[in-house]
Amino acid sequence: MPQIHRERVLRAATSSFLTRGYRSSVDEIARRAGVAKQTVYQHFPSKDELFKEVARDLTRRVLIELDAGPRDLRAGLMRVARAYRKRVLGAQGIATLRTVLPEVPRFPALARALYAGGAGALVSRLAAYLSRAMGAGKLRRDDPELAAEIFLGMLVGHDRLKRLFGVGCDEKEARRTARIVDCFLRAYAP
Amino acid sequence: MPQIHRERVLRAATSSFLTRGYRSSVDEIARRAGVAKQTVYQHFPSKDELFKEVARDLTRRVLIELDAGPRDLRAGLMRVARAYRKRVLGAQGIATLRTVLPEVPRFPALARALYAGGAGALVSRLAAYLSRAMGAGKLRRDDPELAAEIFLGMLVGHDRLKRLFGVGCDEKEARRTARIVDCFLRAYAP
DNA sequence: GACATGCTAGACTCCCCAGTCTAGTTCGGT
DNA sequence: ACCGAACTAGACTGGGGAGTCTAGCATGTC
Repeated sequence: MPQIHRERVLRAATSSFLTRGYRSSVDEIARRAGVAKQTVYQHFPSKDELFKEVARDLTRRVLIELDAGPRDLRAGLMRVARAYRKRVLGAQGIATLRTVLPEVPRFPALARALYAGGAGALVSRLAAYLSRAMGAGKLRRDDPELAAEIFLGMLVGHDRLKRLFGVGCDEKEARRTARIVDCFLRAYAP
Repeated sequence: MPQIHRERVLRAATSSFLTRGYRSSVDEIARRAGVAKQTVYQHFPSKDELFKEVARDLTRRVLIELDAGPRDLRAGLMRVARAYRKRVLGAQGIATLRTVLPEVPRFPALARALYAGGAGALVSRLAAYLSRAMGAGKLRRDDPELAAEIFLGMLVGHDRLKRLFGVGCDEKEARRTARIVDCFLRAYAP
């Protein structure tokens, strides 16, 4: 009999951690998974390890396909912008931060790995993309890494803060995204 | 005999919540304050209320004086930028977010108030400041509120994310601030 | 001196939870 | 038919924490 229930437990744990943070009890996770508590411990040695596994899954989800973008720079950036905003500002992206951040001091090495595998990796790819655009004369030449971080910062920085505090955003999403991308393009016009 | 120990409790609770989050026990707070547990409950009806009080104090600290800035726009923005980065990216600013954010779902009304009294108020003031600069022809005319949010976003957005995950920033602070401010000025040049 | 108030030490109740243990069930492989 | 692996329900242990209670101490006021 193969290990059938690992996935069920992981899914239940994810949803539970996302709504109640590390507070979620193992009993509750087992109940949500429709599984005995003992089964949870058959697959994961401790609550901490289960949590880490969930956190790894969650932070990987902000990564975005970036290759084979359209020729047009603005169209390419718009595609990234829409995708990143959707992932990061969506209910799950916000809940992920609320869940993971308070545990950072307890798992410093894991936290650095989470950043590197998620947002950090995106910065690297985006920097490479911007660097090519700079080489092609479509953008002013400057540190591409900084440009990437500035772009992502203006794209979601303040909206993320608002949503983390439970404050909604009124403006229409599509329009806002476009205005920010145009703002970036003006700042880095050749 | 006046209520001497309220402040001691508040300070101890602040430092305790900042390091261990809501996990901190009332016993520990009392111990840190050098005070009996009962004294804590004489001043605050419950741990939740004590926590709320601490959260209110903490989030007020991101507000920045903005009036009577220098005539020169760039100098004025640099002043805001330095002050905001220092508050938001400093160890205490980061710890504040790690402490407060996970509790947002439990205290939604409080959370909105915290945002409004801290970062939200700053956005309003900054928008007014930028609006004046637009009127004086020093900046391109555009929605000042959006401009303020974009400015703050590019200023701290990605660096805050990094620090929240415990990832340090290598570049020299002063230089980075200046580059971001210049980037904003280019984007909003008349 | 009498009294109220702010405080102290520490015990105590009640509840929750991580992790373990027991005893039994289901099911696939051989 | 039998074994072993995955699973179940539920009891149990040990620890910790919120909030209460008691008994007493210190100090300022009348």
